[in-house]
Order: sequence, then structure tokens, then C-alpha cells
Amino acid sequence: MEDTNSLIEQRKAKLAALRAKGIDPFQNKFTPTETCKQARDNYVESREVALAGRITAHRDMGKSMFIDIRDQSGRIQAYAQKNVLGDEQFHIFQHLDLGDFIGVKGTMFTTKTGEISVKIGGVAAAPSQPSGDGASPLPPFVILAKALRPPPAKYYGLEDTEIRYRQRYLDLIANPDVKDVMLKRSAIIHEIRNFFHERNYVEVETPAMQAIPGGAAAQPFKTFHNALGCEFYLRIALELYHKRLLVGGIDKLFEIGKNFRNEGLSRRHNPEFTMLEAYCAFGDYATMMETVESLITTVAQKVLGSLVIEHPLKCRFKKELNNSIIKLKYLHKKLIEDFNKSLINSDVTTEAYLDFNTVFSASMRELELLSHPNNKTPLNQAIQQARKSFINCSMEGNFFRLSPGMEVTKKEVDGYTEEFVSFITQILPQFDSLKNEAGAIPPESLNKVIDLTTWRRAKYNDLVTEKAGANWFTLSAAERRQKAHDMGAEIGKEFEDFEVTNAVFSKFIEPTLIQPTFVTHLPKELVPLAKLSPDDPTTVEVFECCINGQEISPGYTEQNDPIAQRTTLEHQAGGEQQKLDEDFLVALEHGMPPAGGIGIGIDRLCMMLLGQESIRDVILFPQLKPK
RNA sequence: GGGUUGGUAGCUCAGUCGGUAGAGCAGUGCCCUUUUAAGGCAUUGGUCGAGGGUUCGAGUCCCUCCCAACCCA
Repeated sequence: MEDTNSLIEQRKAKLAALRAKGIDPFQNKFTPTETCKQARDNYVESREVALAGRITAHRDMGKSMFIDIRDQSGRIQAYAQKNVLGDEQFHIFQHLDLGDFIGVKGTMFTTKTGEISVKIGGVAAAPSQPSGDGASPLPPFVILAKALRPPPAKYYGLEDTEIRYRQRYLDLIANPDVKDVMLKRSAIIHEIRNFFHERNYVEVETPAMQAIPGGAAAQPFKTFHNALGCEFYLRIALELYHKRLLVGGIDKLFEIGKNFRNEGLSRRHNPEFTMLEAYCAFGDYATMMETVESLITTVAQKVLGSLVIEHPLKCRFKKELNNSIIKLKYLHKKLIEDFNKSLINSDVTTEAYLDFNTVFSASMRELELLSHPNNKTPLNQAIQQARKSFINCSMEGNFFRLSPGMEVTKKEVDGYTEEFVSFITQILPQFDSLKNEAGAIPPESLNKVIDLTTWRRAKYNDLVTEKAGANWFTLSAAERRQKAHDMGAEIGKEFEDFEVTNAVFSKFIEPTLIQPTFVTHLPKELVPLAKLSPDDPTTVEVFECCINGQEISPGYTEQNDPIAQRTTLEHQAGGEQQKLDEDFLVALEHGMPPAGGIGIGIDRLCMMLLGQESIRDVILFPQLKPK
């Protein structure tokens, strides 16, 4: 970023001016007595405090001035007065910029309007200061770090998604909701660690650079170690090293770490993502089901204080949503008024069309803001409907192409009038329904609610027949293929029968599993690395825990038969010996205790718990193409 | 990989048939000692994502490319 503009130049000039006065606006240290929040919480009139933070707003009153100071805990208002600071200091204070870090010393007070604030200055010199003739009092404020670039706007926040992701620090400054999500993510991971430590699990760290990337079927990233002169891969799973540790006698272990998969990016996929894996010797998949349920409910309770999680229509834009609805209501009213007026006068001029056009454009904009394809709420559907109608009308209607000063014949005007009347007639009911939807439905019921108090357990085949018909498994393979195709599933030509069924599961069942569901008794073909169910050898002892329409966590009774494991791994490697992790197989041959294992995608768990629709909104620095 | 939408001032956004580049906030200057999206007056600020093309003239039309978001695979 080499761009320069006048705003940066101005700030650099201010920096130079400060330096010329012998002030270094980049300090090494400042010790606040407390955080901004603590100062407000422990309010005592006239109590002396020292606070530090970033200046996020200022209100200049001439001979006095208010600023907002913000640290991680929150904001507090500070008040500076010319007759307290003196002309010189007050002048410097007035020329502070938004974004500067400042430390202030002063006393607490409450303003006329009742806001708890700190009055800068008026604090006696600290005893530790060198005393004597020239003992200078503590400076009432210290510039701790001058910001040379302007911060994002205070009111609108930062909307540009690209800047939000590329310069996340600006996002964190401008959008408090974003910071809240990221802090909660940290709390979630903290509570996950607590959970396992309390259950006497050992936290381990295993190699991220692996000679043979195993434990999952995914494309790895490749790298090269110069000194060793060989290639390494970034891990795609933690599993195989954890099992080596089970062999080594670490019976209960977990790891939270990054996995890397060289595949596509999407709303749910980041090339590097955080994975939790945990293994429990002498347990099985049922043990792990209990663990997952207990883990997620414990974390939700501790971090969110509730087991009922609401996903707002669009978390971050809640404020904008409310504003948009208000604007829409206004526009709706205006449309009706204008329309009635034009009907009464029955002489519609070009200017009147232009007014309509303006209202129309503004309406379109609001609808676009409100539209979010990921939301299937009734309100959103009404919005999509209204948008479609708008677009159709704009395609057909000529009245949008009128402009000021344009000469129009009577005949044309009549034609446009007719078009416009038909357009309005068509669109008004939609506006009405939209208004009613927005007005009548309480905001809570627009939200998706995930209830973690009830965890359903369902067999894979039962879920399939529920959706695809009771006769699904009695059909011939060809009939199943046809039916899946008719239902709209994408069926590859080379798909085996179980893959056809699974395509139906992935497309039509998994997305509907919003409430916590353990899908069990998966067909053995689907999960070749798991152990067969003793009660039904066509299925395996595996669960997939689905919440929020996504698989959050798979769990296994782990394969500990080295010969069976070798066969499946060889089959997976497709005869390519170099892809076979021989060292792992040797470990198994030394004997691995029976064990249950789970993996949990932390990013997706955070999406679910924090109501975020995109994985990028729970990762501080999501991967983007370099500019 | 395919489709859709978008990229205009530091930020949020307008920009109508192709005809001198706009607003609010931020910034700068002046006024104002309890304001809080402070207020009043004045004012600065742009390679309109990049590069070609059409045109007397392009933010606007055409082509190519870059970046992003969303949808699909």
C-alpha cells in the first residue's frame, strides 16, 4: 500500500509538528489504572483514574472538548477543558486525530446528560515523580501512538467485504459485532480445552508437515524441506498420529490444530481450517456420541449462556435490516401517495415519472440489501418475490427510460401511464405483504433457532426412507438411480449404488438436519475405515453429528485390526505404494486398544454457535487471492 | 470451473439518452465550556478496479483482464 492522499499527508504533518515541539507521539509504555469498562463500572465521583485507548469520536465545543476513548473492554467519554489544560496543551489536544492512541489521567464525573466521563487533568503529581524546584506535574494526557491513516467511518462501519477480510483490523475497529464473534470463538476454544482437561484428556501436538498425508481423502498442499532434501505435505487430518499415541499408551488425548486441504473455497470451506480430534481408548462410537453431545452443550452453556441458539436473519446487518424496513415502509407510503395524486390529476408528466423512477430505484436498493440467498425465512421469500416483480417490470416497462427535458407526445404519455398503472397494481400487493411481514412478525420468529437440549439419534436408512419413500431400498439399483435423478440429485455415471443413496442423503437430508442429530448405522461401503456393527454387519459403528444442516462431527469405533486396516489403506492408495503409511501400519501391528474417536470442525461449530453464515466470518484472516 | 452481481473521494453511497464528477460523514479553517451520529458558517479532496475499442466527447456503450461477494458444480 503505497497510496498517499491528503488525509495521510495531513496526519504526517501533524506528526512532524508534534516532534518539532519535542513530543514523541509513539510511547513505549503507559500504565492505566484500569480498563475503560472498569472505570465506568466502578464509578465514584472524583475518583482519580488513568485510562488508555483509541480515540473513536470527538466533539469539539470550542473551549472544551469531548472525545470517546475505546479499549478492548469498551468505550468511555473523556472531557478536556482549555482552562485546565492550558492553551498549549489544549491546542495539541484539539488536533488529535480519530484513531490515535492516547493515555489520559483525570477524575471521574457525570455530565448533565448523565454520561459517566473522565475529566482530564487536575490530578496531582505522583509522589514518584522527581521532586524539587522544577518538578513538573504528570502530563494530563499522553499521545501513545499517532495514527497516520484515517479509520473507517464511525457511523456506517466498514461494509466493503474485501477490505473487511484483507484488513481485518479495520473490520475489528469499525464493527463491534465482528470483534464479539472473534472473542467468542476464542472463548469456545478455551472451553473445549477445559472440557477435555476436566475429563483427563491429554492435549498433544502432532506434525503438521507429514511425509505421507493420511487420515482423510483430500488433496494436500506440498512443500519441500531444503536440508532434508525431500518433499513434505501439510496434514489433511490428525488421525494417524493420534492412533500411534494410542498404541504408545496415551489413552485419552485430543488436539486442536490446523488442517490444510488443497481444494475449493466456499462459504463453508477455507483451505486451512481448525480441527479438533479426540480419542478415547476402550471406548467406542457410542462413548464418543455422549462426548460430542456433552462437549457442545457444555461449551454453548458456558460461552452463550443458553442451549437455545438463535440465528438472526443476518447477524451483522441487523441494524441495517431494521433501517431498510423503515425505509421500505416510507417508500411504500410514498408510492401510494404519488400514485393516488397522479390518478386524481390524471395528467402524468415526465417529472412525475421521474419521481416514480427514483422511488423505484431506492426500493430496488433496499430489496437488494434485504435479500440474502441463504435465508429461507418467510420475510426473505417475500423480498425475493418483490424483487423478481420489480425486475420483470423494469424489463417490460418503458417508463424507466424517460429523463428530464425529454419531449413526449400525448400518445406516448398515455401509453406510459397505462404501463405504470399496471406496474403499480402488480407491485403494490407485494409491498403490502412485505410491509406486513416486516411489521407483523416479531423479529425473533424470523430467526432460525437451534435447540441443543434435544439430541436426536436416527439411523441412516430410516432418514433416507423418510425422504425418498418407504420402498427406496426395495427398488432395483436402476430404479433408485432414476428416482434420485427425478428428485434432482446429481448422479454421476460412475456412481455405485451406495453413492446414489448418499447423493440423496447429502442433497436432501443433511441440509434439513438443523436440530442436533446423530446419524448412525451408515452403510459399510460409505465408510471403509470403520468397524462393522455387531448387530448389523451391513453397517458400521460410525455416527455423523449434523447440526445447522451441516456435518459438524463424525465419530468412529476406530479400526484396530492391523490386517483389515492394511487392506483398506492399500485399496485406498490404489496400488501406489508410496501413499501407504507403512510406519502407521507397523504401529497398529504392535497393538492399538479399542478406541472411540471424533473429529469436530471448529470453524463450522463456531458458525453454528455464533450464527454466522460464512466460514470467513468466524476466521480472523480467511484465505483470499493475493492482490 | 460455470453463472449472477458489484468495484466512483478516507468511509457509506448517488450519478437519468453518452455532454464540466456529486452528497453525507471524515479532513481543513472560523464560532461555541456538559456534547454524544453535537451544532452553525466556509472549504479541501477523484487515474470513476486495470487496459484496449467505438465516439467530436465515455463513470455511462463494446471487448479483454484483475479483485470480491453470492449461487451452482
